Amino acid sequence: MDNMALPAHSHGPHHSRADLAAAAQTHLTSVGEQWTPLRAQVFEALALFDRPVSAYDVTDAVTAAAGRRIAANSVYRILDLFVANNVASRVESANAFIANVHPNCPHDCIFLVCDRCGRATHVDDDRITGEVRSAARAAGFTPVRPVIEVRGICADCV
Amino acid sequence: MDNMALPAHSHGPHHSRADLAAAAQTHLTSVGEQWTPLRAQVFEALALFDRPVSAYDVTDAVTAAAGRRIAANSVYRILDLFVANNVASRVESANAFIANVHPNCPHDCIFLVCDRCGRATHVDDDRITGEVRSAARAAGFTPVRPVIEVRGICADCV
DNA sequence: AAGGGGATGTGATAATGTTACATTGACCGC
DNA sequence: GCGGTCAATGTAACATTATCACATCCCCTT
Repeated sequence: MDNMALPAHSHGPHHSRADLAAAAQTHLTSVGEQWTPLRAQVFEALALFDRPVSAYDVTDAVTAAAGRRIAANSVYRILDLFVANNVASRVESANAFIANVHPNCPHDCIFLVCDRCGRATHVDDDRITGEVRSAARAAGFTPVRPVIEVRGICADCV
Repeated sequence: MDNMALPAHSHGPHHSRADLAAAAQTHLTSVGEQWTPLRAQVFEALALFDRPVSAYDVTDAVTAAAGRRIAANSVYRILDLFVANNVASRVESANAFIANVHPNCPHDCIFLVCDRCGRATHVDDDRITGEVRSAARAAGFTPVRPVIEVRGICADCV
């Protein structure tokens, strides 16, 4: 994700996989959440994938890394915590999760999900997401969480 | 859906629940698909709901209406056909389906999904969806199917 | 030591989605 | 009519995704 073509936006550094965990830890602890060994393992397992993965994929990876069985519901709890605190995202159209490349960034994310290779890239465009929120409000709707994803074919798979 | 506040767009009539099935039938047959008794029952069951419903909800409704057990996978097949032919939509963030109020309309849909009552309203805004597609292309991505949904609270539930 | 609270473990189960193959019925050429 | 073919549906099993209820553990405070 480090060297992918990024759209114009600048709201802070994106992180390499290596220091993503550190950034996530910093952010979680700064909002009063604990950074436990299991949470660290779940985050690292998630961040090792270069595409959105199911909670069960994460479960398997954590189980392998930990050398003991970790139950899916523990992983769900932790993934939900990550999503709630913006260090990971849920890709709704894939029932999958992905580590957030910039923890605590204030954007609504747009995910481009490749139907061929399964990888997802992440675009921030506040103008578009703002327009989506505005359109919702114009319809009398109070937006809370926009879900903006595009299924298609990525540049590598064309 | 008939009397909801609609954003500015005019691409043909929206349909009342009563004639939705007829419109769906017309459209499906016009593209060479059959309108079988089971497909009709699935569509009618789906259209009776005023919110996105799971395939299993539809299965139960069709089973009740038909007076015999209809298997979930038959319903999935038919719902997938409906979605592929644009007479129904899948609401990804809810793992649910909803009858399309305007069969064969060319728009990418924006769904506003209420977290309180579960109902969804449907907005068409080609400018916004076009911008989402453009943003994808600008990132080297070939968009096929934008998924644009907003979770939040509807006007009735505020 | 006792108790409280957050985090995790354990097991079961619910909800959603798919696969493989069998059967049915309509249509078509013979 | 007979047999072939194809789309639609039936049937059963199974896979994947998600949640629930309750037990345990550990740290912290009293």
